[in-house]
Amino acid sequence: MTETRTRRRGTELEQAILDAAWAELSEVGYTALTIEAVAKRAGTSKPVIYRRWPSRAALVIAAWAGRQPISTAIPDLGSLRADLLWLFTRVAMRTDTMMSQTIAGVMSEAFKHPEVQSLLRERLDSAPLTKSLWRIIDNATARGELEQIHLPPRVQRLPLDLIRAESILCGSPLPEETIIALVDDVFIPLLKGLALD
Amino acid sequence: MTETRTRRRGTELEQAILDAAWAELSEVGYTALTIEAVAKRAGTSKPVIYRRWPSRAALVIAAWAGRQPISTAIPDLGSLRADLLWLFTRVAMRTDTMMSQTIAGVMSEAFKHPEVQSLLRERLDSAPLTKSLWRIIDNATARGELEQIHLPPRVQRLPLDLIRAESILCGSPLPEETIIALVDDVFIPLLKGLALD
DNA sequence: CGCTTAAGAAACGCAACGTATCTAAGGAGC
DNA sequence: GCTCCTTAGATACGTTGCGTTTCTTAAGCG
Repeated sequence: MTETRTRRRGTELEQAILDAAWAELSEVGYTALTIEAVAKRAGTSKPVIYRRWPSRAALVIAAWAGRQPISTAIPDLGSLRADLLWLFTRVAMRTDTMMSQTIAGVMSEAFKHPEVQSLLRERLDSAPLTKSLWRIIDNATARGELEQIHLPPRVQRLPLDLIRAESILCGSPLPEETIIALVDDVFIPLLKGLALD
Repeated sequence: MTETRTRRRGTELEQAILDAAWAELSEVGYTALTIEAVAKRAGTSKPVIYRRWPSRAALVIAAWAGRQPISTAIPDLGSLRADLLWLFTRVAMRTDTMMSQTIAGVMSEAFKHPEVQSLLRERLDSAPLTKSLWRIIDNATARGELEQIHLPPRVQRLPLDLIRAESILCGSPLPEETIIALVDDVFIPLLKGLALD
């Protein structure tokens, strides 16, 4: 047992901590994640972490960043409904239990550490999804299923907002009926309504 | 200082604890609420509380129950849009910072104490709101603003879901523009879309 | 009046918090 | 290569709140 472990610095150390935080998050979830456990797993100590991030929430958000590769690839399944179901399902799968727990936990902590609120909002940004949504709607328009419509920002965010709310409140994974209801009872009627103007 | 304080039991004691919990919640918020503080405020002790509720979340939900008197009174402001804005605004006002914090906190804790999840869902039930919504839509239909439509459950819940998600994520009170966007960009188009069938 | 139940007080061990202190390692400059 | 300065990493600290245990004695019921 040689204690000759080289002492890390800067980016290397930071990345090791973020990796450890992510691993802890995946294994025990946000609620049970402790700074001490992250430090131990990263082979470092609490002060090193506290020097970099002011709170558990901030650390977790930092670890979260860049962990969810976003594919913008969108299929054309032949109908607006099928494409939307595909999109909603994909979003729902990404918002798994661990993520729901993290979001709820960070939201809750944001009242104590206001600085994380904007970080969280950034992390929940709907922009990547928006592109997919446009694509799906363009395809539907090309097919003649929809009139040309303009999507207000609020509507662009809606799929993410709906699924997130449902996942956090009711637990993941969402049953298929829920996703179907969101598409058939809410989103498609909304699109048809927007197409009227 | 006679120590002759009568020792309470049953319902009287229980109510005193719930009152204390509600007072603590209002004063320090969910995040900072501790069982010990509630016990102290209620003039009792921790075990007495733990004998009744298994967790902070369960206690808070119990204290919350019945605290929000629901008025079903609905104005007729002469237009669907005005009525909806009134409704959304009222809902948003009820979902103040303290409530958002509580909801987020309980959601977060629900991953540790699954039994509170159903309690929370119950507490967030949209039924009271639904009645108001029907009334508003009936009025709009009578005015000729809308076709007769059937509202799927998912749509009935939507106003509450949208406002809650926004309040928790972005903080209360919601700016007026947000409420206007929810009504003009989402809910009214959705109703028009539903009216097509 | 005597018995049962449970309120309330006190203390427990535990876990994690966030901080302070110290040492020695690693780069930077001369 | 030697010195200096930063800071990693170890350790220990006091604090807080948890959830539980133990004990007493008041309250209510017969």
